[in-house]
Amino acid sequence: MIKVAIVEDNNTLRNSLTKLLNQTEGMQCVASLPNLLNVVSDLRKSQPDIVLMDIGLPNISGIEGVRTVKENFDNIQVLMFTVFDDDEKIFEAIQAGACGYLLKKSSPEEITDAIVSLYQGGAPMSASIARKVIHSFQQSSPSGLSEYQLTTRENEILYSLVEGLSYKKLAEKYFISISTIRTHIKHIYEKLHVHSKAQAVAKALKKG
Amino acid sequence: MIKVAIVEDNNTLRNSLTKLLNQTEGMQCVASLPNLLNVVSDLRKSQPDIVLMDIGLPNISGIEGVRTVKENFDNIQVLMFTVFDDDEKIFEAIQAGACGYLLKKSSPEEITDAIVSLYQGGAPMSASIARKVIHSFQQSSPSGLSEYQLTTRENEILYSLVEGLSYKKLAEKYFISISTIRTHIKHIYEKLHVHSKAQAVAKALKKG
DNA sequence: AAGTCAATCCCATAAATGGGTGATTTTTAA
DNA sequence: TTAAAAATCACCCATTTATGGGATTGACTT
Repeated sequence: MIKVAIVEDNNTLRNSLTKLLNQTEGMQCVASLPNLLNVVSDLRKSQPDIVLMDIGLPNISGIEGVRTVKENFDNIQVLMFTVFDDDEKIFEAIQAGACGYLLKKSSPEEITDAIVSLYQGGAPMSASIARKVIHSFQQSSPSGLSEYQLTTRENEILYSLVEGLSYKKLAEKYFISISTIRTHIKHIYEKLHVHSKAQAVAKALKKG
Repeated sequence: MIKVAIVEDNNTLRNSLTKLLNQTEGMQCVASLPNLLNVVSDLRKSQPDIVLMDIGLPNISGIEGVRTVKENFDNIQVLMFTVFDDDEKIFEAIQAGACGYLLKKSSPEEITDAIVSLYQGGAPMSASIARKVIHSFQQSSPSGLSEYQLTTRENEILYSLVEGLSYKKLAEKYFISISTIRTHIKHIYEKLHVHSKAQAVAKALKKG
């Protein structure tokens, strides 16, 4: 039984959502709130698995709401509920801790599907949001490894060390002899000031 | 017209994919490669919009392939192509710059749909991968290493492995014999599904 | 033309590691 | 209170790694 809480200021919508959830098998609406005023104590009482949160709440926005929920409850997943496919807002909500979002124009089926998907570890969202998330996630630190001045070959090999390859596998991968692999790794160790594969891997991952 | 390049070692599959793409309206296969050997020059000639990349290529893996492509071509989007729904690998590929993935068992329609979706700015991927990306992006994945159920001792030792200590040093540090260290490490390997210190360190750092 | 550096290779040896099997004691959980 | 899990230790064997040395080729710089 998936326990869901709703935070939505529009009374009509909130009520029909509550009905929908309670009529759906395996689902139960354990709280139905018009705003975030007492959200922490309300959720503490009702102990939902999932909160369906309107993103455009008056006064305190749903994005703040996500933050509040996530700070106080580790195990509650938040699904944003919004009228517009507003990438910016949704993106912010996800940064704040939401795991997905749902358009208000969605059909009853889509709504319950999204809730189930979220409950099962998914992340219901549109393609464009997904791409946005992925991008901001990819553009990470400009390699702190470069300070060590590894050559191209050395960098390649260091990457592969992180993958856990042995000298033999490395040799096969790059079509060179184990001796050469050894030499390269010697140089890598010198440059990184380490003395084992494990240390090199650790340093490689901590930097770039 | 969406120009697609394919990198796939299985000849049969590669050929039928090529056919599929060429038979699909608005799509064209401009390169069909069995490996990554000359991928940079090949792609420079064919100038695809999208690369469909097998994740499990022999020798140089598709994950490296993504890195290579992304380093050399800003505007090419990479779609991973994989047999298994292997979260770890796919996640790595996305970190490396892929924008989505596709299962090999997908229907022709699903394949072309995913390509179109990618071309239009989407990010075709499964719910569980999406969630994983979101989590690592929220930088607060509470799960992390704990999913492996390491004991207190095993966790201590794993931390020290990351520091680069040898078995001998570990034994001295914890006032126990090297044999015991070995045993603990064996258990750690079993639980993490790895077979070397380097792999364990990599996994430890990638998770918690 | 001389020098540097990356990349390639080889030899040899000692230490460290990974895999397997088996055992005892203490702690924890059912 | 019994069973399971954790922590401890030992032995064997094959492979891998680390470390030391030395060497050649080609590309690029000066």
